[in-house]
Amino acid sequence: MEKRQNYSQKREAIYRAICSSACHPSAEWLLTTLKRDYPDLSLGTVYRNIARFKEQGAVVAVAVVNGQERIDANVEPHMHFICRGCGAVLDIEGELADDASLAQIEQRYGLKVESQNLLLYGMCAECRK
Amino acid sequence: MEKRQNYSQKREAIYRAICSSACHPSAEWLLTTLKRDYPDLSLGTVYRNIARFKEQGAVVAVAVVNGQERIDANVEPHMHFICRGCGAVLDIEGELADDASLAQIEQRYGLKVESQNLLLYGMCAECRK
DNA sequence: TCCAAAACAATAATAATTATTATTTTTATT
DNA sequence: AATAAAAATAATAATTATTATTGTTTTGGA
Repeated sequence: MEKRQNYSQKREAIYRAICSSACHPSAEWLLTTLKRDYPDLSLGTVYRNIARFKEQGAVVAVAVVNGQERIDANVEPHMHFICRGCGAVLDIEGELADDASLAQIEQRYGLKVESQNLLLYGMCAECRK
Repeated sequence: MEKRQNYSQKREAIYRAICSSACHPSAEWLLTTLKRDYPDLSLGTVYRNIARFKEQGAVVAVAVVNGQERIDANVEPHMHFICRGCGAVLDIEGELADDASLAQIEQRYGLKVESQNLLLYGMCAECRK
C-alpha cells in the first residue's frame, strides 16, 4: 500500500509558484514571494515540499547559483543559461545529447545515464549593457 | 604592475593534487588527502587557493555533489558523469555544443556564452551491481 | 641579515539546508 | 456536525559547506 498523501494548501501554492515563475526559483525566493499570500509560511515547509516534489519527479534541480539550488517544474530535458552578472537562470531551446550518443557512452563506460543537464554560462542581455 | 605572487609549497601541493587525482576533488577531500604530507594544512588554505586557481582560470568547478563543489584542473570543455549512488564525478569524452550552435543561441537570446558544462546523471558501473 | 609582502593556521562568522518537536490542519469515520 | 488519527506545519535548533578575520610564520628582495 502506498503512503497516504494529504492535501495541503501550501504545498499546492508552492508547486503553482514554481510552475508559473519563469525564474527557476530558489527556496528563499519562493518563501518571500509566497509570504504575501501565506504570511505564516516557513522556510522549512518550502524545503520539505521541494524535496518531496523532487522525489516524485515533479520538479528537478537545474543548477546551484551563488550557493542556492534553483529548481524547474519543466522536467523535460532542456538547456539552461546562467548569467554570471545577475544569477538569472534562463531556459534555452536546443538539442541535447541524443539517445544514440548516450547509449554509446553507457556502453563505453559501463554506466547508466538517467538524465542530463547542459548548462551555459555567460552574460545575459541585460547585464551586457 | 601585476600583483606579486609568492611561492608556496602548499599551494603547489594543492594544485598538484587536483591535477593528479581523477576524482574531481572537493575541498574536504583535498584537505584529508594532503594532511598526510602537510599535517598543518588547514581547510581555509585549501579554499583560499581553490578560489585563486579559479580566478586565474587554472581550475574550474564542474559540479556540486551532495552540497560540495567539485573541481577539475582540466579546463578544456568536456562532459561529466555524476553517480547518484556514490557521488563519483567521471570525465566523459564526447562532443559538446559546437560554436555554430552557440552563436545561434547568442543571437537568438541576446546573450554571451562564455563556457558550457554538460552533466550526465545516473549510476556508475560499480554502483549498478 | 633585515624588512615588507604574502601565505598561513586558528578561529569566528555566514548562509544554505536539514532535523526536531510541539501545534495545527486535514480527512476518514462516526 | 463531532471526533480522533494521520499528515502537515511553524518555530526552532542543529548541521554543514564556505567565507572572513586576526595574529603568526614564511618568503624573497634589499
